[in-house]
Amino acid sequence: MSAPHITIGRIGEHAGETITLKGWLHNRRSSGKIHFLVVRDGTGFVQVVMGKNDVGEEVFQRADHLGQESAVIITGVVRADARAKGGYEVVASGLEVVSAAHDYPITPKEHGVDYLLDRRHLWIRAERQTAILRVRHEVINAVRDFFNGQGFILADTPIFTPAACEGTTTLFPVQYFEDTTAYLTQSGQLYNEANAMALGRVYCFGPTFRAEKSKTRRHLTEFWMVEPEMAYADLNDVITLAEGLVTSVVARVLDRRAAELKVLERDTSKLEAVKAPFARLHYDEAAKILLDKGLPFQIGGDLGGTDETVLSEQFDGPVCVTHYPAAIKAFYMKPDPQEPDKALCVDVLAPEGYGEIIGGGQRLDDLDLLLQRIKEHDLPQEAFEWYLDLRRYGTVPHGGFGMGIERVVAWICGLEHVRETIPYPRMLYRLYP
RNA sequence: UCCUCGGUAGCUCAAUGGCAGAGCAUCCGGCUGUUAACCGGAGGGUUGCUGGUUCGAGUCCAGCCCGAGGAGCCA
Repeated sequence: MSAPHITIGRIGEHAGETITLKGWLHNRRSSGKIHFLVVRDGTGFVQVVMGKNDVGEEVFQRADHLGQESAVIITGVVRADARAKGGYEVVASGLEVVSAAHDYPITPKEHGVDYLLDRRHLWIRAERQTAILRVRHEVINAVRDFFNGQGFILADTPIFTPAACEGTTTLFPVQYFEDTTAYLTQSGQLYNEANAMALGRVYCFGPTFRAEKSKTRRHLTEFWMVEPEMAYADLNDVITLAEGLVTSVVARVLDRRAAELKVLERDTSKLEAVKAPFARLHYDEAAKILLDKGLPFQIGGDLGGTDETVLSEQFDGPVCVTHYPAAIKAFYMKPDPQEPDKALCVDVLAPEGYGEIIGGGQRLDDLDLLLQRIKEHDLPQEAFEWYLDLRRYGTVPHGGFGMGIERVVAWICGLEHVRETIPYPRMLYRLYP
């Protein structure tokens, strides 16, 4: 067992060599005097061929009774073989059983969603799940590299917050020592604005919490959001930044995670079509399209899930919907001077019916108007004094957006539900494992 | 919170109101190129819970519990 340890992900670099694999038994087939052991090690899956004559009676018998997910160390020769799934297989000469497993609950056949989610800590070992989680990793790194490359400073915002940032959405309260209630953040937005006034261009990237009783394929109660914010920026700058981010992330995953997308059977032609600039739709234009299609859309209202799907189907790539009615948007959105009943905001809708992945816009930078909005929204002014200071001391046009990582990953991977895009999804009725 | 669908073997699912079934998994046996391998055999059941109708309920009725999809809201 002195052969060098290699990972399955790089097995192609070792054709003809005697190597060691450290992993787990994923599946086993047998044909009397030859076993086919599918082994995984976290970097990939490979078939190990074990002939009775090559390893001897004792090892051969032991392999015949190994349960799924037994931890094994295999020694053997890497061989290119057209019959192997990844192009390579390992001809075994040795087997060490590190830990024998029995009755692994997730068998190679079908399982229901509830059953799998109850065993999420094991489900993540599946080939599909590891592919998704690698794509998530790539998306997150692509996001960070994009902002870092554009001169943005990572400035994290608090997760314990004293009050609602937007005042509308439901928050998770937590007891903060004896007599104070704190809330888990639902957005780093307001702090981001302060950070932008200090550092120019900033972003925060962390978990966010929403106590909405939403029960759909696009919702988690705990999800990760990246939020950039720029000083001296208008709506156009915000849209350009969003386009740059989305195209850069998609291109990066296509470039570096082709193998994972193949496992997921993703139609990559749809992703290759994602190029800037994106189509732009004024809210009024969007409303016209929906009404022309005969949808029961209320002018002045927000877009529903079906509305978003219909709109995104009109275009190949993502769509930017701008100028929503100010009345249905958050208090910090800046009204358009050209049409004061509309906000300088943008929602980016992903293609193929994946819906909103980005929401943002230009912020209200006028002190008096902001005070008025806080009153209109029935928010306690004293809680926002620090935020109002940003308008008292050197206020400038500024803006930014938030992008939900899980929705982006679900879209890029072509998934039915966001619950598979994070190792341990938190949902309305799921807090375990 | 509302609407729709569902809950039967470890898993995925069948079963006109009339003997509780199959495939996979497990165990035993067979097979030197299998790809969710295949072939033969065995074990495995409080049909989500409570009550009702009936000679007889997995099946019909009522209430409850749990889950899924969707709506609203949002990223």
